[in-house]
Amino acid sequence: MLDKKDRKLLCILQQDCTQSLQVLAEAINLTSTPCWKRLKRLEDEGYIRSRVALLDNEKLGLGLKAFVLIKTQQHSSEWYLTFVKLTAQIPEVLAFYRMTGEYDYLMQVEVADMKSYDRFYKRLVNGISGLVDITSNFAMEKIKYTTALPVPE
Amino acid sequence: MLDKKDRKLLCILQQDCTQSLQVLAEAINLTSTPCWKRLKRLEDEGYIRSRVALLDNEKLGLGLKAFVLIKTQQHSSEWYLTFVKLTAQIPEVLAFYRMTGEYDYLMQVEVADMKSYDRFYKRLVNGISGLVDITSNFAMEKIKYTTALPVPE
DNA sequence: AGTGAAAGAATCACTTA
DNA sequence: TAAGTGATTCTTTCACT
Repeated sequence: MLDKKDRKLLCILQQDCTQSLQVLAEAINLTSTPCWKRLKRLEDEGYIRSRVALLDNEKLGLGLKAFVLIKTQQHSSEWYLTFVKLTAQIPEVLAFYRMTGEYDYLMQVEVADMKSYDRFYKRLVNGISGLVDITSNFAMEKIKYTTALPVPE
Repeated sequence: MLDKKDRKLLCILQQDCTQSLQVLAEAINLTSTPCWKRLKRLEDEGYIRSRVALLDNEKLGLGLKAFVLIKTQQHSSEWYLTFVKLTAQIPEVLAFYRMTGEYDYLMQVEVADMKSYDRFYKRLVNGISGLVDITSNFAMEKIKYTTALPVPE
């Protein structure tokens, strides 16, 4: 289980994982060695999955974020695996969930512009059969975005 | 602009930013100093926004992901600012977009379970007036999730 | 873009509470 | 069982080529 220092450490690392052990250790009132041991433990136990660089989408020319809602009539596991494999290969697909509610799937897609979205769309519909209804909604404004999960008490 | 080595570097760092300069440098056929200079440049120019730890939601007891679709009748900038401020303070809200389409806003929420979601929901509706229609859709299965943006050619 | 040196950080065996 | 000290090794950073 996690104690207060572990949770604080996780909160800090979710915001910025570049800080040195000394700085991290100070933040939780420890010296670097016990802090390092905690960090290793949090990694080994799987609390920390990875440390990654977050890039700027505008800088990369990715100005359009789409949420794609999908209905299907295909429900065989074979069809499903083909669908999963296809989307795993499309780098524009950042996230993909099977959903409750009216639509079966929700896909998050990041592209440069409408023209690129259209290319993605064609790749999707040509890549797999059985997609009955595809509704695309676009983000006009990003109000909040974080990868930091709420760390429970 | 970005050359091939820059793009490769960004791709690698989006997957794992813990590797040493030596390892990174080898991957793009350079020695550590020129690789380090590229990295600094990519940071200074804003391509790299941050480096963060990604945590495991299951490990943290966060088993429920919701996509909340919201319609409103309020469109004054004052109301909008209150709404933005409220959601910024709610750690369960990971992402929040103003949208095209039928609904005005889309919110991504991460909580432990339905009980927690209900608490979040009440906090939301009690925190702000003017939300006409709130539709909650839940992820049953995570098929794909990455923070790695597609790095253009 | 590369070399080599200096400064800084991570890692570990060992000690202490 | 958890924290701290100090030594060693590895990394980053920088002046210079």
